[in-house]
Amino acid sequence: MAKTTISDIAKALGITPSTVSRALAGNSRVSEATRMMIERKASEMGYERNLLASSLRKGFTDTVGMIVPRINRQFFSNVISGAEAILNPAGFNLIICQSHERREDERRAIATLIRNQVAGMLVSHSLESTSSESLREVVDQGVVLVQFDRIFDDLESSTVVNDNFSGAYEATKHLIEAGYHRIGHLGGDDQSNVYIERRRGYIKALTDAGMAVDEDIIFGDSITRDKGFYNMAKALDKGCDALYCAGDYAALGVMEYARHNHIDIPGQFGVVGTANENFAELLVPSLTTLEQNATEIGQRAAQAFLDMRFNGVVSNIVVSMKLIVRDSASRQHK
Amino acid sequence: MAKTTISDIAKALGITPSTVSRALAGNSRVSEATRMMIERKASEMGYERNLLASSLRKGFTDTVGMIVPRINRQFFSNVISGAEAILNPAGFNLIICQSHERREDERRAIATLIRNQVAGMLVSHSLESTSSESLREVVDQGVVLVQFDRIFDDLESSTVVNDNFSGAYEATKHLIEAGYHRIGHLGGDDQSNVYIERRRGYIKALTDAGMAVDEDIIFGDSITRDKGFYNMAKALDKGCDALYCAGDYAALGVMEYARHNHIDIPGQFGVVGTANENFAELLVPSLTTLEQNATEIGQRAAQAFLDMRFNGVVSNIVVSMKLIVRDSASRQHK
DNA sequence: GCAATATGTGCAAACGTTTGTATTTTTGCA
DNA sequence: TGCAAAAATACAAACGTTTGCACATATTGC
Repeated sequence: MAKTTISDIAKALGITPSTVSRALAGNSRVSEATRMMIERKASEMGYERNLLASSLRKGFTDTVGMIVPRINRQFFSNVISGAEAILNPAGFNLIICQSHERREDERRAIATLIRNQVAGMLVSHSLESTSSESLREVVDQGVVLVQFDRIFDDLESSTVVNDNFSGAYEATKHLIEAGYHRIGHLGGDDQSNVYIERRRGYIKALTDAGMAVDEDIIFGDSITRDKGFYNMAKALDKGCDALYCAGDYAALGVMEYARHNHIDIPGQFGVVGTANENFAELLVPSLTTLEQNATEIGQRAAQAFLDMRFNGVVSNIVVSMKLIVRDSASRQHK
Repeated sequence: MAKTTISDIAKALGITPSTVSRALAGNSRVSEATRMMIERKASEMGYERNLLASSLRKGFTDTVGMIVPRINRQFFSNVISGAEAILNPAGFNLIICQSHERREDERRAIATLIRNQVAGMLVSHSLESTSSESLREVVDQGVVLVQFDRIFDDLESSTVVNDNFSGAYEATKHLIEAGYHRIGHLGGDDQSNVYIERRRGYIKALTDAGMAVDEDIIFGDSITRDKGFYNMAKALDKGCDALYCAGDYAALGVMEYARHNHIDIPGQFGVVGTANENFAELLVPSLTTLEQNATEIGQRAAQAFLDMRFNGVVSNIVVSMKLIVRDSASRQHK
């Protein structure tokens, strides 16, 4: 019942722990014969290396921590899968923490991960965190940091972000080309790189098309379903006939308001969302939206970690977004 | 840059590491005065306890592992949140692994967690695992095991499951009461307690209502969206006018087939799903389904772990399901 | 005023590895 | 057969804690 240690194996074989250790580590100065012998004995005795002891001695672990706002968002759970796909084969494993968008939970997660001596952290910070303060702790402790999606740029870390600017540009352009005339924007708070960029892309698309930019129809609240519903009413008041939403949940709210008020989408009103949540294709009409390539972001972030960890190279990666054209913004041209 | 250790603190204060350790551990025979002094110095020097060393010495960790098929299922991510809500305040933290429904990934996850010396594991096994074999390893290693949702009953572990039997019974009864006459069943494989129970509940509801049970309209394939679509065609062939689906994705497939073929739901055909995935309320018509109370399951599983860990008590918990009545099975009675 | 008891600290070993250095064994070659 | 070089193995310290025990000092009871 007591777990087998390398000393147990050594004793059973009449050799020393160091030889066993080296044999099991693979690459070393131990004869093929004894290695075979040791390996057989090890599996026979049900040996599992004690990672605690190993890491303590080696001075680093094979664990990387990941902090995300919530794992039940399609985006984040796919990022996680992407990261795992790179990290596991590389011999690392992932411990995942949720910040629930709260600064306090985030701080706690960081402390936990540091105490666990993680080799690195992949983080997308909570919305409550408006400064890099708590993350600074991470780099101060010498832990490799990779930020993704939501980032602070005053930290020594690699970053992986979507090309939110171009994405939003395309999304807005799509609405323009579909013939909508007065296109509003539902954005998130203006502290975050993500929403700032999307807003910029939206504005650029309008100006490039020679259309006026009206601050009155740029809503910067937040991108929840409720806010979408609520702001749709206001947008209609101000004469909008389309909205580019910086999130699918907001777009969902918009569509619900439209249904309740018998406004035809896409006939009378056009909507484009962002994120391609799993429900987007299921709505009626199906929602045209921006795909964030979450899995790729996860993979890139993991790769960025490995690059920093082993080659000391810091990278800033931009992943392009893809417009998924469905029905919610495709009306006949007039 | 090098991390501060208790010895550094001790040296700085002219005392010994043991005193520092005791002071920081809180409960011990060290004077209030020195504790204050030590604590101040510790935070001043940015000390973070090295969990590796601590756990190695203590012989156990404050980590519990959780293995789920995939985290991007609403059900599982909510279970995770529920478990965290109990575990974190209790001083434990959670490391999450995905099996992707594959036996091999599951085995790897188990090995990883064991090597990490987790204090316990909360697991819902992959569909590929049809025997308790790999989980036996866990209890053999003396790791506390809690199984939830999908369980094997030949293991010494606590269990937390939904009351799938009663849930399916209610769901089927709902269809019967709505006036559907020939109600089929879309179930999962018959190896899993989950689907066996749901099927039993379905059958019991029919017999209690004096309705015939026809094996021809019980589909046991799997509960994916594709299978739902595919089996809906067969169900119609066999004259069904309703289906109780053991999963929402299957129900989704059913509804898509119906839409493509202009079959009115719920007018001509009734559907009830299971799981209350986030899209269920968004479908048109909205999907009547069984809520699994995932958060509660997570909490119960975590509590069961704590009970085993500290009191040695093994429990078998059943969590009731709740029928969420929406539109997909509510037609006028005739 | 002295033994008996609390109370607060220090010492040193232990947890299971890894790894630099020392030692032994094997090998190749004259 | 002998000897140096190479290969294989052993020794011992270290990673940062925790903890049983010993020790010193302070407190108490009589």
